[in-house]
Parts: sequence; structure tokens; C-alpha cells
Amino acid sequence: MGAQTGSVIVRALRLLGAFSPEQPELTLTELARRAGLPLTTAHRLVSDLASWGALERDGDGRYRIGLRLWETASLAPRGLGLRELALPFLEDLSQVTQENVQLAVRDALDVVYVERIAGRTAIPVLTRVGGRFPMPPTGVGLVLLAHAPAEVQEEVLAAPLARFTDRTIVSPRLLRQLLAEVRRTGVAISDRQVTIDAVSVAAPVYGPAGTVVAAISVVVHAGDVPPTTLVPVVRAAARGISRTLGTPTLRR
Amino acid sequence: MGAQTGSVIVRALRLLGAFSPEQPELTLTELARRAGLPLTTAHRLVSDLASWGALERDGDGRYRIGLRLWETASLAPRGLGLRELALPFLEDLSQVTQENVQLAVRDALDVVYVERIAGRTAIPVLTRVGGRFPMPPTGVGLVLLAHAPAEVQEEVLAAPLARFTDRTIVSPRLLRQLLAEVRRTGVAISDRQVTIDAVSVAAPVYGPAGTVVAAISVVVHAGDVPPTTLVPVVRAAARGISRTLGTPTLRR
DNA sequence: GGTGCTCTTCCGGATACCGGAAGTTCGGTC
DNA sequence: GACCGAACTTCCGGTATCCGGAAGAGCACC
Repeated sequence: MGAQTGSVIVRALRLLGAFSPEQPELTLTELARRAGLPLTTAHRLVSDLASWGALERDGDGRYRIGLRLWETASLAPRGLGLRELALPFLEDLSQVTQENVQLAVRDALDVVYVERIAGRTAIPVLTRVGGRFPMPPTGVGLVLLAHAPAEVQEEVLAAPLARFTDRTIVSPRLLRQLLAEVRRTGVAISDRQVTIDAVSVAAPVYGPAGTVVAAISVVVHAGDVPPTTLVPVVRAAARGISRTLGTPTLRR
Repeated sequence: MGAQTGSVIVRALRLLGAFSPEQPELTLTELARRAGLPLTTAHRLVSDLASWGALERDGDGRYRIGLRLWETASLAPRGLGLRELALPFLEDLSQVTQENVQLAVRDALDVVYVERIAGRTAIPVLTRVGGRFPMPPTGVGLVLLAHAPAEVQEEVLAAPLARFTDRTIVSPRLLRQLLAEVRRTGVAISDRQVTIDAVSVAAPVYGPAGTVVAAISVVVHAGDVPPTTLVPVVRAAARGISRTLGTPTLRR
């Protein structure tokens, strides 16, 4: 009944996973339904989670993610840790371009946005810090996919590619070519593939092991400036972050 | 043996709590020791946590907080949620003053910093996003303590007050007076109580229920400007955030 | 090839987890 | 103000599943 019962821990984590940006506060009943658990079971697990501070209880009895969990999770090297190191470079990039700047990492088959700085005059974008998005159509996603393990690439290429605009690349063959070009040139340009008015220019960030661990991008209004003019500054910022992370080949 | 056992979930959460800013990556053995669990037990629980993405495994076998947990925790209303709403006001404050700006909430008997913007010319401060600090000596802490439930205040006043500088208030009687003044004036000024060269000016942020849910502060070098000149701008920013949160008395 | 360390697998035993049933609280309705 | 339904909380016997010692695998260093 409900969902296949995992171990207690997995069940508890499913409860945490029941929260979403649209519904950051849930009642016990909603929580139980979303996690596919009997109400009584959910009640017991939720009590445990709340006693530690992973969940908090609102005045009107609803539950929400607790500060303690946020605090602990802020130690994630690929989350806040990465953000802290990259922030100065991102801010410089934001100052120089006056556009939206983004920092993202790959998790499974998605892009996860770690930081986003909204430019003064910049166009609104769909992304949210902590949010997910498919890799293929985004600038940062192209960079991350191009440098992902072969099996990840194959899995993405095997599935149907979601279409967002009439310029979204949906042909696996074209995407494969594009990825090869991204590897060759060291930058990715997504031209109106997500929304019809946005172009993004992205570059890879390297970690201490010399592998690509993140990507940054600048998102501009289509037609404002030739995207290629942004390549040097994006690349420079990415190199700066890589150096701060301790990339071996950049050290000196 | 080790620590009092507790339920499985609490044990698993203790494993997450074993990470610290100084040690964001731990081996299985370190994790087990810190959480006070037998190695075998830790091994099993950690596997469950990792399978969901709450923990990730490094190349060399160490564990760290996983991106999935960070992503989920970013839904905490008192964490990233609050930060997102407050950020524009904090940035304005930072632009105007060119000093360090901080946003914090109370958790149990501590201040937890939710955001910190470093000013261009500002002095370095001890705080870190996601970090904890005792309430009494800090500006934000004074605000939060002054508006905390009576039992929280009593608990803080009953314990010995930690001394940081020779201006740190360690007398419960003086602190009590100061808290009353904070409630009366609506702002708190911590004058060289944390470090000998820093003064902070703080104001309360109100939530939808009309209670104090957070505090913001500006930290300046002692002697640079009279702290009182900063009061209006800090208060204005705090009111702006309160309004965005939907404080009833400010609505219009 | 011995020694010490960390990590992983195995498995019998009992503990603490499970979840239906019943009780409580709360708010809305006639 | 009594009734009703929904959401939450407590209770408790049966047993699934969690526990953790023991043993073994992998690795680095002497």
C-alpha cells in the first residue's frame, strides 16, 4: 500500500523530500500523503525529525523545514561552500556586465542552481537558488553535460529532449555535435533555447582533481550584445573560481 | 555504549550533525566516533543517507553533506526563504553604508546568521552564513533576545554570560536593563562587546503574526561614525523587510 | 609478509518499529 | 450548544527490521 516501504531512514528522508518550492509548509496529513506513508507512521517519524530540528512546527500546526537542517546543509561543499568561494567572482561579473549571473552544479541528470545574482537591468529568468532544470537547453547545463561521465551523457541522449522554444535542440545528433564543440572551445552558448528572449554564455569551473565541478553563466537579452563578446569575461571569472578551488593546472 | 541510543532517525541526524565548518568532510570512522555510534551501525545508516543523496562520497572515500540535502534544506522558510525576501533591502543597506550587513534569526539560545554581506571597506567580522553565536553580546542577538519568550530570556540570564572583550556585559542585571531599553527604543546597539573594534546597530524584523522573527544589523568600525546616525537607515530596511513578509500593522 | 588501519559483509537475536483502532482537539454548521 | 467531520495524538501487541559483534577484504607503510 502507499509506496514501497524503504528503510526507516529513507522514509524519513522521503518526508523531507515532500516539501517543494510551491509548498514549503505542509500539514501532517499532506506530509503523509505525499511521502506515501500511513498517517500514524508519518506522525512518529515527523516527531523524531522535529525533535532534532530538521522540521519545525508553525503556529497553526503546519510543518516546515527547520533551521537546524538548513544550518547543517549549509556545510555542503557543493552548496554553500562553493557559493562562498565563487561569490566575489560572480559579483565582479555581475558588476561588469549588469546582467544575470548564475552558478550551477550537476546532480544526476539535472542542473542545480547554487547561486544567482540578478542584474540591475537584466531580464527575469526562471531559475531559483536550489532549483533544478534539465541540462540540455541551458548554458551551464551544456557545459556540465559536455564534461559529465559518458554514461550520464548517454542516458540524457537516450531520453526524449524536452522542448521549451522553437529553437530548443531536440535532435540527439545535433546535441552530440554541440557537446563536442563545447569541449573543444571551452564555452557553451545557449541561444534562446529556454526562453525566446534569453541567451546564455557559460564556462566550466574546475576542481582540485582537474575535473569540471561547476559552471557559471551570464544570461543576456537576445540581441543586446553579440554573445561572443562576453566569452572572455565569463571565461576569466570561471578561471578565477577554479584557481580558488585549487585546480592543479592553474596553480602557480 | 558510546552515546544514549535514541531512535534510528535521531541517530541518523546525529551523523549529519557530526559535520562542522572546520570538518566538512569526514571518513566513516570519524563519523561513527563523532556521532557516538558503533562503526557497523554508522556504516549502515550512512549507506541509507547516501543512497538518498543526503550524503555524498568523495573520490577518496570521505563523506560530505550531499547536494540533495542542501537543495531540500534551501526550502526552510527561516533560511533561504527569508534570505531571498530580505536580500534586496540588505543590498540597499550595504550600498548606502558600505559596511557589513547581517541578517539573523534565533534558534534556541543562539543567534544563527542567515546572510551576511561584506562591505567594500568594512572590517572583518567573525560571523559566517549558517553560523551560530551567543545572543547577549551581539546587536542582532540583543534584538532577538529582547523579543524572545520570557522563559528563553530567563534561561539566558540564569547562565553565566560569556566575556569576549572588556566591554562585554556580563551582569544579568545590566543586561536586563539593556533588553528593556531595546524593547522601548526598537533598536539595539552593541558597542565593542564582541570585538574591541566593532560596533553594531540592529533592528527587529516582524513576521505576519506581528512577532519578531529576525533581526538585521550593520557592523561598523568603532569611532568611524556615531552609531546613532545609522539608526534610521537600519530601521527603515527592517521595516521594508517586515512589510515584504506581510506584517499586519505595516500593511497598507 | 607482517602489522595496523579503515571499510565491508554476514547473520542470529531482540529491540524498537509498525500501523490499525480508539480517543482527543478544534472549527464549522444547523 | 449540540452535532459533525477533519486533523491530530495516544495506545499497544506482533513481528519486521534494526542492531552490532565477528570475521574478512583492501590498502599503505614498515
